[in-house]
Amino acid sequence: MPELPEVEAVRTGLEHLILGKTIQAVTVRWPRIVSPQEVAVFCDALRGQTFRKIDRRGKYLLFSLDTVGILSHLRMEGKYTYHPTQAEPHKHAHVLFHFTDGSELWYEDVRKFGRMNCFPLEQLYQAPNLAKLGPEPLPEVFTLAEFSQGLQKASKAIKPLLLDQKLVTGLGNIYVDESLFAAKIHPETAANALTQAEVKRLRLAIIEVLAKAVAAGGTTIRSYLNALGEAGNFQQNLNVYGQTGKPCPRCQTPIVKLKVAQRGTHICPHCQKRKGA
DNA sequence: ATTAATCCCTGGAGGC
DNA sequence: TGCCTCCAGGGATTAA
Repeated sequence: MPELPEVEAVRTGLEHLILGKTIQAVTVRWPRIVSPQEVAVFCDALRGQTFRKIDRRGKYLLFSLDTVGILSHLRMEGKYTYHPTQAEPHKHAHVLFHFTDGSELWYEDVRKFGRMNCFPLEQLYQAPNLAKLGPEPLPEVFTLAEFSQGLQKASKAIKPLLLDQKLVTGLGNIYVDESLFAAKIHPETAANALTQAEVKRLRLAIIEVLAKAVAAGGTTIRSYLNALGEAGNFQQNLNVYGQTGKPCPRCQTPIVKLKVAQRGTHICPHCQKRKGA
């Protein structure tokens, strides 16, 4: 599942492939991908536009063209594939960008969870979905003071709180589990029950885990295998995610899988003790 | 107001 | 082999 590091890998991969390319036509084969926009509106807005810049905010991709912008979220299994010449679209290719030089960019998504919308260029960075996001997981903007304050105000479990992108953006199920393991915090701990020392550890863990994953080009598992940016090899550094039954790298206790807020969750039961027990 | 549950989707895995 | 059920899960939406 693309989280911040994977989206960043896709961004850099796309930069090399489509910057400077001009859209001749767009085909939308599954209308819900561009909802709530009308397919015709989406396609008409993009015709004749050239890709000029690709940014990332959290797990969103922001494409700047001449006068319009595209905001794209890959959700679970979305990916972009590049085709040097025209080809018969694959079963799960839902949006096709046909370029004037004959090449194509496809948006593929087996589960059809991803979304893509276009905006007037000057509104792209002010899109409503982006306004809800917390800071990027970087030390300069993801400050201890604000993080600590946000945690104090919430009584819900730390894991789902980190997944909702408001206190910090970019974490998904993999990196949340890895960060909580690194900080030795049980995922069901109430956010406002964390000690100041734990909050400090957690912030640094999030920053470090995501930075390392970005440097590794992301994690390559399951459906992400053939996505753009597939060179990722952070899976070699996973300590708990998908490691059920394997020994904890710190204490050798077998990693356990549980369910927290409807999400599969991996912990070391020795390193990540539940509070108040 | 915050928090929890539901929904969207498909393919792969496991049971029998 | 084939059919059934369950599972994976980000984030918008709805309910409590």
